Amino acid sequence: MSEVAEAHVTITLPDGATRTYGTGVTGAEVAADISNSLAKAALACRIDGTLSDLSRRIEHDAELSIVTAKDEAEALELIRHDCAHIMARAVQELWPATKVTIGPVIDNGFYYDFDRDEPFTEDDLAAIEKRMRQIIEARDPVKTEVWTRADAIAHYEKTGEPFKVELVEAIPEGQPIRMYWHGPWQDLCRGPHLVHTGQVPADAFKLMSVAGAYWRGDSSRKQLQRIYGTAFRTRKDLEAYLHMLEEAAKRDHRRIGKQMDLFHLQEEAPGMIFWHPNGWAVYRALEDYMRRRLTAAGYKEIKTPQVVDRKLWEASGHWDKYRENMFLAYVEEEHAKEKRINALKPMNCPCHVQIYNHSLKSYRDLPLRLAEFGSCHRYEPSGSMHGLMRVRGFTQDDAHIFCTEDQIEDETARFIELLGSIYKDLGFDSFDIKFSTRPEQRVGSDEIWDKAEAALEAAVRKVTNDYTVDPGEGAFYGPKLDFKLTDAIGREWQCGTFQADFNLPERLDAEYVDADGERKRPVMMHRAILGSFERFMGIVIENCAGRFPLWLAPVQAVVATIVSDADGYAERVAAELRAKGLRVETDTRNEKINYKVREHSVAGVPVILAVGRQEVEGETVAVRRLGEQGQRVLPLAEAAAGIAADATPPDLR
RNA sequence: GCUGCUGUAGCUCAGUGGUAGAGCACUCCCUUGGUAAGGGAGAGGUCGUCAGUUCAAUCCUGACCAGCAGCACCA
Repeated sequence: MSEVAEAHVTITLPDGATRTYGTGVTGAEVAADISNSLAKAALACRIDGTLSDLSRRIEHDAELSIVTAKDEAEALELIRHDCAHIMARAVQELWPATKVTIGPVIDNGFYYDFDRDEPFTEDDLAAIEKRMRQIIEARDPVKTEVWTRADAIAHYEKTGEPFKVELVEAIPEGQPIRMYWHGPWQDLCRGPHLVHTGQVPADAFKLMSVAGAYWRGDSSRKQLQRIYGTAFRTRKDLEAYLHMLEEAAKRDHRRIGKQMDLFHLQEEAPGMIFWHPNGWAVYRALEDYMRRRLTAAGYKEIKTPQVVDRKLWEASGHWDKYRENMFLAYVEEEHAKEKRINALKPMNCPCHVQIYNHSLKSYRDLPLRLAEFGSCHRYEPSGSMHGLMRVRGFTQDDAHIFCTEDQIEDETARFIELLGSIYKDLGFDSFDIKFSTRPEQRVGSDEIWDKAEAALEAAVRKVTNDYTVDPGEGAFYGPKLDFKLTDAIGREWQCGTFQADFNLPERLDAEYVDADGERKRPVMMHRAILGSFERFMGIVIENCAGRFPLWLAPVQAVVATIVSDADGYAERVAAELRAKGLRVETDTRNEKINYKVREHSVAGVPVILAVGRQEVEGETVAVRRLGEQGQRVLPLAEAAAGIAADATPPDLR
């Protein structure tokens, strides 16, 4: 039996057909057996579901499918992976002293990290691309060999590739050590790879940028030079991708922030936002909206100090862990016996517990939902700042829900519902949920963790079964849910969070008197929906590309005069609209209406009201909506009512 | 924080070892024009900061600051 089975393997193809071959048959041979055209188109194969080289020998009965360029995901992965190797080969051929490390496929492309004394320049990238094209045109075969650990280490010691030696040493016992050959160039890699270099489309790859990256992602280790590139199946796909990048750059909130005069940053306050009237108008519209939603959802708004003595941060545990990232505030107190050290609050929770603790709480007070638009400061590393997205001074839509363990599930469900409704109002229709469970290092009994995790998960399940679980990724103080929304161009942003905390109530001694008269610890739920207002503003700006919905637009309408005789009337029109709560400007400049319409349209003003002699005489306005052709002449009162109705925030409609 | 790059008018950018230029914006004048740029004139800069080299530095060198890209970090 076993002797016969060793001689033959049964290959099951995707359509269910089976074929029998000699043991050790390769995917390439099977493809060739099926048809010449398939053999030519074949890039790789799947053996029992695992993506493999076509040259991999099949030793057992297996399901086999041949991967071609039609299999988009697999083809992209293979092309990019080989492209990374071809790039590394090109680099080593151009600069033989360069040491190679790793070169994986990532979202939208690939990279390869090199160790080279000289920095790579933009010109170098062009030279590397040229060399890569030559390698592709050579159609060099890709071969694979399995080496012993000792041979691999000896080889890399001989060729002076210390990073590769380290990689080989890190490969677990029992795993094959594969060497790939792209023509004469050889690299350690787990594969799989294409059949020959010519399968990478010579006109559909591009090297994008150079950047520093630490060896093995460890900032205490050597910094390498990383070259990023991307590759696609066709030139057209590459061009579409490059076009998408341009579109993303156009909606960069830093650029739009300047164009629309929303905010600025300057040297004297790195990471802190100077909000201009336009930007602040949007911010306030958003804040007002959030305030109404939170109030309606049973939250009580509070405000806590920004400068707080270090004693509180010591008690909360932040001083030990995050002191380096806190802004400290000293005061020149000549007569003080003891110098006080204060910190600008990096988060709101300890202050919220102070308010909770200020009076004795009963179980009847729970759940108590305390909300604050909490202005926080964190000394973020200098290289991490990014426009509005990562700042040192920010405002959270923060709240803490003090509740009993039994209330966790209900509070979670309420929160998810609120969050979904708010995201929808703000123009984000879908979001993903991630559930993070207990880590190794944690506080709280397993019993409480069981209960909290079950409550969070049950609440999520009420809303959707579509969530991912991240085992062990919870905070040390409790399990959490993270919420990621998707923007107009498909990018994901993690904004919302909902975290159970068993630790802080303990540390800061929060209690309530239960029905049985016993004093007990409440659970504290940290939660945010927008995260930080600053960052969320950035996301909103990029999501709408500066064309805000009417209710959020910084300037909702401009009254533009056609002749200067209408200046007085324009002021009356503006006053009428302002009386309805609208943000309105007048444009009485000595310019033609064409000029004014163009300028305000480009600036993204949603409504332009043109007034000339006819409008003055008829008490009308010519209403032009952004994105629409032409205009409608309406009586002033009717136009004002219509615009005001359309500008109503979504929760008040 | 690390590596690389960048810093010139309000904005976008050009430029030079002998103290600077364009377009847009701004101001004024002409024009009162009916829905995406009318014409003319003018004003505006300590060339990121501080040192150094040089007869002379916005330009070369160094340090620092800030920004950009990526990495690392993100309670």
